[in-house]
Amino acid sequence: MKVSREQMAENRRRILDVASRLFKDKGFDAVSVAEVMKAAGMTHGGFYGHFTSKDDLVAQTLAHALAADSFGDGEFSGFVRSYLAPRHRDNPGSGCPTAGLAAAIRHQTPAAKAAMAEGLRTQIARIEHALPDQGSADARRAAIGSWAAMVGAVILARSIDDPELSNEVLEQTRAWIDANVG
Amino acid sequence: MKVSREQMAENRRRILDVASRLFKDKGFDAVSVAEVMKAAGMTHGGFYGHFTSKDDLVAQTLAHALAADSFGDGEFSGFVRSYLAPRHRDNPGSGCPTAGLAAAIRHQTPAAKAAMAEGLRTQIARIEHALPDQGSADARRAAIGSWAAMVGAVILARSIDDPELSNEVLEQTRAWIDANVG
DNA sequence: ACATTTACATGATGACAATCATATTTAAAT
DNA sequence: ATTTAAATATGATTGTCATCATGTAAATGT
Repeated sequence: MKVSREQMAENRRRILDVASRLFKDKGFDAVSVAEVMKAAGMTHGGFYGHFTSKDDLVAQTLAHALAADSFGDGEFSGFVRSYLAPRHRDNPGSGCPTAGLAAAIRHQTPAAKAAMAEGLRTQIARIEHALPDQGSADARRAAIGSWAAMVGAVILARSIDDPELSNEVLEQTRAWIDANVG
Repeated sequence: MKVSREQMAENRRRILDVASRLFKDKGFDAVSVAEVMKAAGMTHGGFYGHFTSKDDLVAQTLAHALAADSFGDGEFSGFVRSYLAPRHRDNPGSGCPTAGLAAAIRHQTPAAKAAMAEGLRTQIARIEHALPDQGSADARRAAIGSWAAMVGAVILARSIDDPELSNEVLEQTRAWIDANVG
């Protein structure tokens, strides 16, 4: 059955939202096209009317998710605190797409890598802008270094079974960034 | 055909070595049991004499690879320089298993996560020991923070298609660590 | 209203992978 | 030497997935 133009646009948006959550939760490979479509309230058949392939969905989902990624209106140190928190570590599906997906992008198409590059540029600029000495060479260095540490810390914290060590990785990284930024 | 005891032990070692390289290069999901066995010079049938499942191979490969992971005899800053180098970024198969596999461990078995926890503990201790103020609370903080930054930087640098930005991520993270350690 | 387009559903198709069953060959044990 | 046990090979088996072919019904344009 055909659907109205708006309905189709909304369906497409829902597919991207749902795919973002599922990909972040389970990884690109562990999520089937049929699973995405079912979660979006449709069957798998209509998928290829919206996207040319699963690779296409991956690339568009990345662009979609990374565009929305941001840190509200708080200060930088508030952003760091919430980013390096157990709540974020324990909820990848609703969390940062960079922490959840960056490592897997290496095995994806050029379009996916291009979307990631654009998202990374934006994020570095955002952080740089939020730092006290914005515009200086030190600020760019601190933006890149602290963002790498944040992403790395969440990935490491999620990769282990030892809750104590996992918490320490988050907390020490937060303290290390706090001590060295600004 | 049966093989000698030593031959079998060597076969097992070769499977783990080859699996480590393939997993780091292509990811756990993209490497089949048959591919690992073929690369080790055998057919897929004998696999289950060495390991109970592919999950078992993943966990044992991680333990194997992380145990060997270390930074030679150089200084910490030399280790950082070679870790955050284009050569390392561009050769995941022969590179650090943490940078190559950490993010994927989230989707693996508890045994894999336990192997990663052990590897992470060891690596943090190694770095802490190599720092000038080893033993202090600051040294542990710096060890964890800089290791998170190194791992995150390599993952980010590998996830994008823009060589200039990728190089900058490596270089600025190196400078940021250099400026804040010791 | 009618014709046409099109978004989605249903149901193949073909490829590939993990695991297992059985056969073969040879190292060890006696 | 002969027997036994084990390591690997060969060849199913079973399930899953991406993609495609075709059907259907509703929306849009005339």
